[in-house]
Amino acid sequence: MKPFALPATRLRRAARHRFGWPTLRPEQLTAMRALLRRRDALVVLPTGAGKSAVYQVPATLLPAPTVVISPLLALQQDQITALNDRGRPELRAVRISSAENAGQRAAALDDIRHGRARFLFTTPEQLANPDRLAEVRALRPALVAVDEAHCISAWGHDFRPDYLALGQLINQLGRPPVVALTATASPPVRDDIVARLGLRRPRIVVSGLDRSNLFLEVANCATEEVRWRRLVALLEAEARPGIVYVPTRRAAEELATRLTEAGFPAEHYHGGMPAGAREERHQRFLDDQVPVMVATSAFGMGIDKPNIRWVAHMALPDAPDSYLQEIGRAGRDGDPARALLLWRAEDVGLRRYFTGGAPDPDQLRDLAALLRDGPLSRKALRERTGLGTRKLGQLLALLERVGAATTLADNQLGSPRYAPAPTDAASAALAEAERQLAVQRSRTDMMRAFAETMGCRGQVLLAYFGERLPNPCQHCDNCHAGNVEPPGAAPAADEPFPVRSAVRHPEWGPGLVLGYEADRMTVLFEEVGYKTLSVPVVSEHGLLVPVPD
DNA sequence: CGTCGAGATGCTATCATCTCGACGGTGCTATAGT
Repeated sequence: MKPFALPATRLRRAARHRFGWPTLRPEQLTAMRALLRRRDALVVLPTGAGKSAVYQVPATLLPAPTVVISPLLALQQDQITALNDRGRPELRAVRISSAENAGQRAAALDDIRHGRARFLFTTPEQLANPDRLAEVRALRPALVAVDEAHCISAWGHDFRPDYLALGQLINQLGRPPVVALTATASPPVRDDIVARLGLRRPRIVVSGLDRSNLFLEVANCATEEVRWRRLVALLEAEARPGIVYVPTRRAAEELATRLTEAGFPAEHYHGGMPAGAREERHQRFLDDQVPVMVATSAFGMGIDKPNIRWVAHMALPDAPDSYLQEIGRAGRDGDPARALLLWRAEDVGLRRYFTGGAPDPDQLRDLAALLRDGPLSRKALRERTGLGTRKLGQLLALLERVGAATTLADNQLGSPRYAPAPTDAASAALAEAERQLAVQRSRTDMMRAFAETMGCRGQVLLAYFGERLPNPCQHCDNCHAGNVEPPGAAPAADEPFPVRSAVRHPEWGPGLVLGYEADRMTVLFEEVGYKTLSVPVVSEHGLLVPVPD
């Protein structure tokens, strides 16, 4: 290696010689250069756009190993295999997880220590174990990559609580540069990732989200029968393979059977299947052996398949975040693909259920009081309170947020020195929970607004992600039906506040302008979540005032 | 919040309607027992 070569040149050379990638895209290069300069980065690129390369190429130019934190063991396995199949020792990857026994874990660490491997894959849960953390820290990693970083926001609060502590854990690793990678992240999710990981002035790289080969369609179905008939019509018109997303495991099994009996061979996939069967079915789908996969949201991460021709939704998704991620799996090859949403107003009920309700203030107060009495493990807290793992995690996350709980050495939980009194902590935590619920419900409201809009769906969807599409997308049902004024026909809409500027509403408080679509504007309010407002009404009544930075 | 199925009800039907309760997504991990 020539010592004085420019970073970009060194990166391109490494990509070419070590990975066989002839070129790097500008977004990849921007993020990679930041990492080489020991700067943090947040990278939002669609799957298939070379997200992994962003940490893999710089890793080969750094003097110490790279730790990759990734949420799913199956996903890790795919990436490890891909690296090891290159047959180059400097690209070798090993793993520490529940799938390895003590001997294998020791061998993995040994391989890294002696330069026989460069990448160490692991999970947040592993790092939460103090012994594991110490072992990884001793490797003195030069880079930490957090893959599928939106999980911090989506799963941290209750489902996988160790995600919430990931920032702390990385600090204890010696805090090398950190790169967070994800395929979709709305502005508040980006902020959450940056805050939770404690990224320092991160280089933020976001690629365009508009996918012109993806045709967006929505049908409001009066009955289940109509929904079924619309799906059959899609299957009769389109090629394979395709994915049908359903809201429940039972629906996945029943619909796959019904489709097969109707002459459309289909298989199901959900999180309740045995691990072996899941893996096998996933692989068969990638190998073009499954023409139609009927699945819950469990089927998703790690599907990097170019030729998916359509994605259908048999219920309203919980949020545009999940929706964009799920439809984004279609048409990666750039050929035309369809995204068809078949929804009913009744679907919202299930979403409400999954979102859950406000926690019990008494439980919050008792837990806060218990934490003041001394450090306890999660297990001890469960025994003392009688709360389930899930509920306890949720309450702890809330108390932590309001400064009434903290993680101490050895993964013990206690309260910070100046913690509020238990009653005050409970009411503050309750207010925080209600704010989170309002935001989550408003995400579902935005999903519904997307389904109900008569305007350009591409613009509505992208406005949610804070991205401006100056002209109608021309690849949605409303644009094609002529509902939307073609570009240039309508005068530019009045936009009284710049996109991404801060505003204040007399009732809803501070918010962030996300975008405009025809005469509507989308604003994300900290306390009440997403709202769509009429621009003429806002202007006429002075509803919003700008907030200086 | 809505759906689905079981069982009760009404009243004398081998059925229609009601009420009630259960159920509903995403995955790591450690550990007990084969």
